[in-house]
Amino acid sequence: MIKRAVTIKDLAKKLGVSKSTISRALRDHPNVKEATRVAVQKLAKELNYQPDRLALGLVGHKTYSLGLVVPRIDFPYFSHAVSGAQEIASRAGYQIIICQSNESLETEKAVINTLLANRVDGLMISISIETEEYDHITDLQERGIPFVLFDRVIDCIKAPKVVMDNVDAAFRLVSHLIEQGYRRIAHIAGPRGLLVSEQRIKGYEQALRKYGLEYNPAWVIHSGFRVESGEQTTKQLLELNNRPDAIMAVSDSAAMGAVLAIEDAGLRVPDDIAVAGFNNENFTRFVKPGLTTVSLPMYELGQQAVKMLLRQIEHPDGFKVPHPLTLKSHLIERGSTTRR
Amino acid sequence: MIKRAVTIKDLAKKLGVSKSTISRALRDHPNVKEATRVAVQKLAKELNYQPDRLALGLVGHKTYSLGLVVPRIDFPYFSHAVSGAQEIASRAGYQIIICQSNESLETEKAVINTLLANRVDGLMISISIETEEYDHITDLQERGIPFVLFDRVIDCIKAPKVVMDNVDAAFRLVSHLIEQGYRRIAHIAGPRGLLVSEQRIKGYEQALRKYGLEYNPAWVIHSGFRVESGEQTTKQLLELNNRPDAIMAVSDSAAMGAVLAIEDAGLRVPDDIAVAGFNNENFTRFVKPGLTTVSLPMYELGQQAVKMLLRQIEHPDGFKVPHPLTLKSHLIERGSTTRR
DNA sequence: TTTTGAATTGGGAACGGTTGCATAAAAAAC
DNA sequence: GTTTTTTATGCAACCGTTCCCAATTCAAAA
Repeated sequence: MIKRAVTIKDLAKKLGVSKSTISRALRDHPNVKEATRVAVQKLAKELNYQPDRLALGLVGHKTYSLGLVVPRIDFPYFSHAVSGAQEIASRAGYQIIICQSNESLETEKAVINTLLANRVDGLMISISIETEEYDHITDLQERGIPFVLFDRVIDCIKAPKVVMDNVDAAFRLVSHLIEQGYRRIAHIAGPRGLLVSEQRIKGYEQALRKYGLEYNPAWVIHSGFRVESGEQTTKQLLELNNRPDAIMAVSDSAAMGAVLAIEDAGLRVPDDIAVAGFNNENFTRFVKPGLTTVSLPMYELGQQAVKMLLRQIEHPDGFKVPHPLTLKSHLIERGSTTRR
Repeated sequence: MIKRAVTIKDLAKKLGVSKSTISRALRDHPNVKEATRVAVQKLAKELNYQPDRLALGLVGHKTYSLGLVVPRIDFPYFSHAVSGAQEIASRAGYQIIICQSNESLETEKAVINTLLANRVDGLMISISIETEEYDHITDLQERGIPFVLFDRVIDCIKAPKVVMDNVDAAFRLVSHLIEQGYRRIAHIAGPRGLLVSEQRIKGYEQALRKYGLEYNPAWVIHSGFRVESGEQTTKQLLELNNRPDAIMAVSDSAAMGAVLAIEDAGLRVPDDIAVAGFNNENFTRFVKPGLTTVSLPMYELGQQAVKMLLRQIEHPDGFKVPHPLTLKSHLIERGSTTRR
């Protein structure tokens, strides 16, 4: 059925030499006669010979492929990282096998196993929300498998990591709100247990402390990244006797949910309540008022993760776990937090 | 360095039997003693044995991996398709290797070659904008390699395809505009040469014809999918003496660009000019007025593409190229096209 | 006991490459 | 014209599997 791809054997038969000679001629080994080499390479080109990467991997113990695990690729947040990773990888002659954990620990473990069975040269992992025990990750360390954690990382294990400056980003965002005159600042936080959530809460606290404002636990509510989460949580906040006058949401979508809930309650953004989010999603510049947000360089994060992984793969001897690489985010001030 | 993964040989040595026996025991071949089978499977589980997929692929001529080529994965449009494809594939025991052509024909050819060198069992391809000659695709056919074209397909070659009902979607969208009382309808079309662009223009024409409106070539301008494209093209349209009173853009982003340009010119949507787009991107429901759009089931499109490919791979005998599968889109009417 | 057949198991080729080592051929040195 | 060296090639093993075929075991039948 399938016209079998041309192999080294076919070339050998056609030229009447052994497959070793072909192999050597193709890789420019010094011990082949000029004439032979030229003939082989010409024929190879003619027949469109491509070495079989399976065979190559089997014998060479290297597949030039990297495994990438993200919760979902259809979150723009991650798809940018994936895209950045791909760029660097393919430029370095590696390809990437992308898997989704679907935010499930079970699936995360499964896809990591599949990737290893495919003999990837290394792994890049952004853990799922469910991932609260890390045996499958520490396993990798014990087995000496090169890997990098990125964005959604695990705080308590020492491993190569590339992350966002979440603490700092939240700190700057809250500082901005305070400087705009807002004092009763609430936070729609991310899911409980996720490091990102904790870090943004930490930055939020630090900013309050710096400006001498008190931390009100009732104003920090763990929720989710989605519009609905933001909408619902905001409704709760609006019912407090001591209503906040600003909301920092863990994502732009949640922030958008907050805006919808606020307007639904007959209040106005930013006059009654300011709103800000994270990610600089495309809609933030289209809505009115424009949504203040933090731009996170996810594309670059993907790129850096691959670079860190390749360093590990290509110089395994003497590789030392580097300090986590923290990428700087960028505050984008828009109308939703600007007192008129 | 890397603690070598446990192989069938290791199991054989440990149990004092031959590797053939191990292999058979693991795949529940009838010709193994119950006791042996149990012992082997127990040990395999203990040592966390995973068959090496490279070796499997090499001998079995089947890798259970599919190649997927899209212009970009960080376009939400495609990332949903990719996600849908992944779901079905992994449910069927296949994995997907995703590559981006970056809208370059050169790269498209290159990644297809890489995927073949990796011995994928089949390919799913959404062609790049640049792809105007199809030798690399017809090659696949000649070599008997299973593949499916999806979304961005090639009209003139007979191959398995999964597509959107672009003609019909545009037809319904324009009909809707006409029914809302708009008569001078312009179209910010997609890049020239792309089938999607042609199809949407066709649907646009059909709707005009049905309602007895004349087709004005000056109102159909080839442009791009991005906000800037829409913005710039709209500026051109606004300068015409015979200004349109409605704009159908090829994408929501371009539509958003149109809205920005219109408002920038001191005009109002939808009173002066109506605007509609395609894709049902998240911001369309957040902006004011809400943007009328067409929801395209890209997730399902990815799913169907895999299903069609797997049918081909798993029953190669007697496989006949099916009619292109056309998925139904769904019109979402919002404020941007509703005369008040 | 033998014979016989079925149930198990082992050996080895194959998949498509790479590579060390032996060998043949050609060139250089004597 | 030998011997030695260099250069070019082939052979065979290996990577981790599967699978065909031959060999062994074992119990039941003769």
